[in-house]
Amino acid sequence: MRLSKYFVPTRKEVPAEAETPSHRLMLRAGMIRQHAAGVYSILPLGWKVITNIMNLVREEMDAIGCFEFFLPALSPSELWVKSGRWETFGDDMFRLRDRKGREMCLAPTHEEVFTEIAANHIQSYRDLPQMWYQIQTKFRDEVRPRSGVLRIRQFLMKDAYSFDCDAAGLDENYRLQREAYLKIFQRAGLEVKIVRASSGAMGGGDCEEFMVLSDSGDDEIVNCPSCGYAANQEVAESCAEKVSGPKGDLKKVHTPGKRTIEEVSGFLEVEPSKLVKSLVYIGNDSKVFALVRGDHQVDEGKLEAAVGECRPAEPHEVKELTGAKIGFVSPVGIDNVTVIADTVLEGATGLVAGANEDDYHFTGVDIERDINIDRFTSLRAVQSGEPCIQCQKPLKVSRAIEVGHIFKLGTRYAEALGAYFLDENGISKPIIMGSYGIGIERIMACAIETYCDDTSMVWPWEITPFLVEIIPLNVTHVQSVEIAEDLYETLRQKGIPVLLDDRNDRAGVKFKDADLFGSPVYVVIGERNLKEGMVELRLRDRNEIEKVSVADITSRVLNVCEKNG
RNA sequence: CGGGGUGUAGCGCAGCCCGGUUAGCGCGCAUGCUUCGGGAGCAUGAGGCCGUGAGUUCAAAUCUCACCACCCCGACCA
Repeated sequence: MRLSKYFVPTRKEVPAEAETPSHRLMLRAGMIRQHAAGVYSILPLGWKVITNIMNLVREEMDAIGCFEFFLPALSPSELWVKSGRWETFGDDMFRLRDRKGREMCLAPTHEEVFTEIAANHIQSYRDLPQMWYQIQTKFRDEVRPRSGVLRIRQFLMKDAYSFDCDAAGLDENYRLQREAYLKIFQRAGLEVKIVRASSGAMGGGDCEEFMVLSDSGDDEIVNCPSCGYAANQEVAESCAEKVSGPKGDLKKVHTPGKRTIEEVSGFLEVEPSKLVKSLVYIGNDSKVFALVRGDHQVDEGKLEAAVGECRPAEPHEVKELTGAKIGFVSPVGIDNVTVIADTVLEGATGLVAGANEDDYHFTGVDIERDINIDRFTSLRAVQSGEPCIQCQKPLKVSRAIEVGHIFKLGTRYAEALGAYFLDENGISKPIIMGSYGIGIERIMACAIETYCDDTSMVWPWEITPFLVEIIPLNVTHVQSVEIAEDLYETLRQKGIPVLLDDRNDRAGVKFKDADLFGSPVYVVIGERNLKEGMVELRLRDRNEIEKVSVADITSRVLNVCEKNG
């Protein structure tokens, strides 16, 4: 590609709002432009990266016998009503009506559509197993799109689905996908952690997420450097220490104006860990007290897993329920509520909790004696340093970006949409399914996040838009141009993606732009080195610069490309 | 939806508190000369319904109200 003819609108500055490194760099490098919240155009340079990622994904999917489809983004409501997700997707789904008033949506995912095809065409165990995939645009009306392309409302997803007769078949296809995912991410230059996760809106059984550690991520994962335990915070567990104060009688004490854990703890001279944090949530048909240790946080994902959908109560609702303001409440002496307590509180005594009267707390609270607990379960957000549930060594909590997610769906969609087959004995059974997703744009963003600094990036070899950038510093210098053109033509004929900066610009401009384009190899052709018959070869991913004679440069570059490509 | 913030030239921002000439600055763009190994210098020039709509006022980018959009922090997902 000749840069003088190409369309890459680079920028010196980007809006202050763009904070995430990948977002800033993609804007500066002229790879994306925004139209609305979470809606972006991908420009030619960015599209090359996306295309490379898609092809890489295709190769690995094809290699495990997964067949590529292309399904519609538009989808009739009936399908989703059958699966129950017309309801459960709620406001996350983009909905519309056609001219006849028929309800449709822009598909947020494609379980229903693929399952319908399976239902219509798979009849016998002889037709199974199958694995199908597509790369399609998905639409999700995210509550909060953010961080450039990391969380958007229209995005590309590779979604694959497996169809099997039995659990063993599902396990095998799940394993194949899992292995393929590891190859894909490795080839894309990403270091991923596989973590246990919750299946959320997809429904179904086991699932794992593929996470890239990054401060720009909006997931939290817990992992153990010693034994390899790894889980999303929403399902992570740890062995936090049980804490009890001295046993004693329940006593009401005056705590004027002391509402927060810190205030009460300071005022009564009791460590925060010996306080009970009581949070009130409103569920669909119940009021819920969630209890954790004073120095812990409730993880709402875990809470919802325990009690179903719920939201924090408004102050007036807390007042109606307990008679006290937030800060002075607890389930002590309160009936008709569900009380869920974190496991670490099991058997604890000598604690401090709200007295359900403004400006008063109880001391000497004995969890099991004084509170009618419905269930102990893991409710707390795991904190760095807590002992691992498997090996007791300290855990680490990190931010991460989810780039892939694989599920064992089971028979939920097959049953809802009538995807049954006849087994060897002529008995009708639902097809057992799995579902496997990869976020295409997220791979691009993660690669940048991994290999960038403030002003530049270096693409991993397999997804780079251009492998080699040739930079003749002065295009009015005849010899420079001749060498550059020569090398450019040779590389092009060898099929190497090469970018030639043939613009009549100053060296500084060319270098700055090149650093944004992110090619892992530069060939810099300048008069200074040419006087000695040399040009400069930069291997950016290795941070190496070498001088190579004009005579050798072509073979040297070909050699480098061969070794890495 | 809750909390915080922003909307002024293609891009990045100042001006707004405390209303008052022709609305500024930097980048970019156009033309010319000089420069030429890390976003050059000088000169000249083009480019604005000051987010939208109401209101207050002799007078509104500036004050008031409403709306819209976008960003950031919290609950969802690839």
